Amino acid sequence: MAYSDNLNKKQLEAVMHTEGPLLILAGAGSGKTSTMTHRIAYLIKEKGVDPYSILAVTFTNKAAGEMRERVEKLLGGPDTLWIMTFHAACLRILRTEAGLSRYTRDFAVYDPVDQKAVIKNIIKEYNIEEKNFPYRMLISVISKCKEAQHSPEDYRKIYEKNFNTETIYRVYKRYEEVLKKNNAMDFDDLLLNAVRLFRENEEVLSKYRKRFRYVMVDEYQDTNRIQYRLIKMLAEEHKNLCVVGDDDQCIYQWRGADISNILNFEKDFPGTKVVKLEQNYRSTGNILKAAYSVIKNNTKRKPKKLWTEAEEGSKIIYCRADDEKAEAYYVAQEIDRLCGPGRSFSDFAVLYRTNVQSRTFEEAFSARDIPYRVIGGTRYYERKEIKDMMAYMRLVQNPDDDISLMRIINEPKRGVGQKTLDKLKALASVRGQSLFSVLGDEEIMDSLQGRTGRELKGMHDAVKSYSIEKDDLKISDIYDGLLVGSGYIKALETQNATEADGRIENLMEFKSVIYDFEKEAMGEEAPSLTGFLEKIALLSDVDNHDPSENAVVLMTLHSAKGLEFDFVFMPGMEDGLFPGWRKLDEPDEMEEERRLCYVGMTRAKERLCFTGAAYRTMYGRGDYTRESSFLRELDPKLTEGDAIFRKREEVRLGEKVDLDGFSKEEPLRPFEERFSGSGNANILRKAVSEVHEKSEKKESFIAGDKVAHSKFGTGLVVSSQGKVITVIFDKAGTKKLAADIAPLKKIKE
DNA sequence: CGTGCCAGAGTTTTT
DNA sequence: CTCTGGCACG
Repeated sequence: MAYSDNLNKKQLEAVMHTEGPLLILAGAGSGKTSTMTHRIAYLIKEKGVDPYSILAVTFTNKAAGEMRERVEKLLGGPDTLWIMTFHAACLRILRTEAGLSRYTRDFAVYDPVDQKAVIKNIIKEYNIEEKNFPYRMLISVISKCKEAQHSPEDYRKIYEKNFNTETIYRVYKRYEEVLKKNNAMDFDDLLLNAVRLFRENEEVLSKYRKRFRYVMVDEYQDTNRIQYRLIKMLAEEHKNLCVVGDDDQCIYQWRGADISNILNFEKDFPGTKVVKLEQNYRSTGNILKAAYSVIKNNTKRKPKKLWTEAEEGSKIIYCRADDEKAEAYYVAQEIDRLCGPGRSFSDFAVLYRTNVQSRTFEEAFSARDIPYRVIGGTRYYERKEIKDMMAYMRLVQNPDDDISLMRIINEPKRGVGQKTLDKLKALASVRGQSLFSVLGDEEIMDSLQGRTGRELKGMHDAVKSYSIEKDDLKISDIYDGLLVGSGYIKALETQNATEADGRIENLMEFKSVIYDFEKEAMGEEAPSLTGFLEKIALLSDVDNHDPSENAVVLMTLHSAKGLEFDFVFMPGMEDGLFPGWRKLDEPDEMEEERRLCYVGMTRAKERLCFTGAAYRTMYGRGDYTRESSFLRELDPKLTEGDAIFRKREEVRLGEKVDLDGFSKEEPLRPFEERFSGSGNANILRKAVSEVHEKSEKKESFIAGDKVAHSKFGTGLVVSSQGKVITVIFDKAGTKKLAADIAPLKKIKE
């Protein structure tokens, strides 16, 4: 049979075991994805299982995308089976079954930034001392509660002896109210409400149980309690549950991942078949042995050991540099040296413990003209301008979303401060209506200061029109219209600062994200605003990583899970940094750090290089450091001797650039020039003027005009009453449109 | 209401 | 060091 060609015996065993619970303990680089995709293909092609009854859940969009791609390759075409993240799957179920919940079908998804806004508002509302109750703590408590399925009342009951319980209870309770009122769910709610839905509706649960007769879970070691519940509910009846994971790679315990899910799987599901995949196809022998010499120090792990047919390969390199600058410089130099013919910069990765470490590497790489890409840190979709425009779009989607409105009510500046906001809030609360509806009240707006009232009215009208027309407009047209109608782009253009230029650039880049979405979604149903917003909400930065880009990848060890690189550098190998100082005397936490180290090491295919700084400046303070405990656990036979303790002078040997020359400031040049270097200027300027153009054509239409609509094609105007015109389209039928915002052009003959 | 200055804090973060 | 939030001033 064809499947055996590419699979080893163990993998095949896993593929062919289709009925009953199956636990695949898949070590790093053991062909886990291959096994899963072949298993799906086997179910469909050999066992005649309907793709409709298979559910495969992953943690990242990237993993889901990869799996889908490979399954489609095996099946020879796209299919409709569910391969998606936990959150996306829950979202889809919740939207489908929206009738049964307290949310309407187009509920919004709040990301951590929105969560923060909600919490901050509550803190203000209740006059809570933020010193005693930092918003981070509140968010994390609420999240933990949701994972444990504890309602605010449950929480109060469980922790009633703690002196701060009452306050947290009130915040949690209010938080839930606010979200519900704004028809929004946070990430945890997606899972929680799906479980709730199943628990409260026997028929719905039974429907999905019958449907998903085969359930597969990737990265099972990182599932939390609620995810476990969900999976268990779905698989309880038919028990065709296949989970894949590696307890050695559980690195999200701090975020609620429950390692006992994988450790107790066999107990949870009696009759489980266990398959261990221990042959590694990624790394050299030395890298594997080194990784093992570290991970074996963990006490709470299932015994297993990776092996490979590959050769020993080069030894693990270790370089302890004088300071962090020298460290980064050493790495840059090594990359330059190793990146010869037939190599791409994308074969190299720098995997650090904390995001702050990226800076020194960025400087060193710039100085040497090494192209690089930083993944993570402040994420693209969390940038202020993107979030602002997202808030506008969410408002179009749901004008009663107070949180989104509060975000942009004074963005761009409209002269709305705390006072005005309080006033509007009070009015909204008296009327029992949303903030947005207050903005629609002529009288109230007129009572405000001239500019403020006028501008708020303008913003309100723009959002309102788009909200009414949203189903008949392309997302990109809504976006362009909002950029202009809100005054956002204008405000940035008049600012004329470097920072504003960068923002404009990001906003234009975001447009291409919208275009991509429209193109992608074309094939399926019409690309809806709801669909777009939810896709962005569930997207992360790692998804943005393009492996074909010729650039060194810089990211945290956490983000690197699931990826692989020919050459891996792990800097900052010092006690206090990695492992972090809080972990050093907590055995459990040390084990998680050790797993993180293991994950990093096993990303490397050919060469692995640790570095550290003998003296590190962090947060403006310098200190001498001690080598990481993990380095001491490394089998010394596997490390290369002569590279240890390289001094700054040695690093400098034969180099033209001096170490202090890293941060040569680029002189500021005017906007156009700065972008012409990379060829962006014209594209950017064109994009911005396009945005304006679209909204400037305030043509008037009369009956008899031939028109072209960007979504409905050509048509004939049959009536025109004020703003509203009626058009009969050749293909799309009769539509009523708002003349001032509909993407209409008159066709002259 | 907006800006500018100072104090304080600063792992990791699949969704 | 570098970002954020609170507060005082114009």
